[in-house]
Amino acid sequence: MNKKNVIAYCPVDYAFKRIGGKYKGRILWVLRDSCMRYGELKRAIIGITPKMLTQTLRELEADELVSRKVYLEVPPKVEYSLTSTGEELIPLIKQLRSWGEKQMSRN
Amino acid sequence: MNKKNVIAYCPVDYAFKRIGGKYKGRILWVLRDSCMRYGELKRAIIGITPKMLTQTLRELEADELVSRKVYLEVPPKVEYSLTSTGEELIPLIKQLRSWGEKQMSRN
DNA sequence: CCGCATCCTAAACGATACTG
DNA sequence: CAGTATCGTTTAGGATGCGG
Repeated sequence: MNKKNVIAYCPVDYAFKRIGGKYKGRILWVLRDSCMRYGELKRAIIGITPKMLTQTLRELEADELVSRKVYLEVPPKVEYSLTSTGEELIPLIKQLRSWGEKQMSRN
Repeated sequence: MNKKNVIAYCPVDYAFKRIGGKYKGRILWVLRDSCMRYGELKRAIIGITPKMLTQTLRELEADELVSRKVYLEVPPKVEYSLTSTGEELIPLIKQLRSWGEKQMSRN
């Protein structure tokens, strides 16, 4: 657990710190029903730079929402998947999506 | 609707843009079952400065999650309450809170 | 293939003082 | 009471190039 937790006195804030940020929601969502390799994620999350992808994945990993499995092969292979804690968020993200979709179509 | 919507191609991002930020979740939450005056909100959201409170309320208002009612009295009185769209978010925030609480007690 | 290092910009947030 | 105004700090995010 990182430093942010210490000051996250409020559960709402705590949750937002963990799944907020520009790409975390999208990454968790695309990982919802299968693991993915780094390159697959890079293609799936349109517009993300390698730096941000790595950085975001590291944060998700530190928060134990995503796990990282390295295969010692050449060429390298790394797979990312949701942890059980991460999976608990999927229904929640699903609802967020529904709400978002509904709002977006209000025009 | 503001400019952010245009680039929010993804519903997850769209939702996060609307309820993310340091205080939005907390403000929506404290407004869940009654309207509140500016000063009440200021006391309820510990640590917020008047600048951030006003700024955040204006954004929530622009996104039609909160409505602002001004009473033309002396001294001034302004009441904030959830709109129906804002109310739709409450069950979602409730779940976020539950998840957050559960995670926070994992230590 | 899967990153890391460096530098940089922009946006969010904060401190403080003041006002109709 | 319910805000504004100004300025400063901090952090998130982006561009680009290199490396095992």
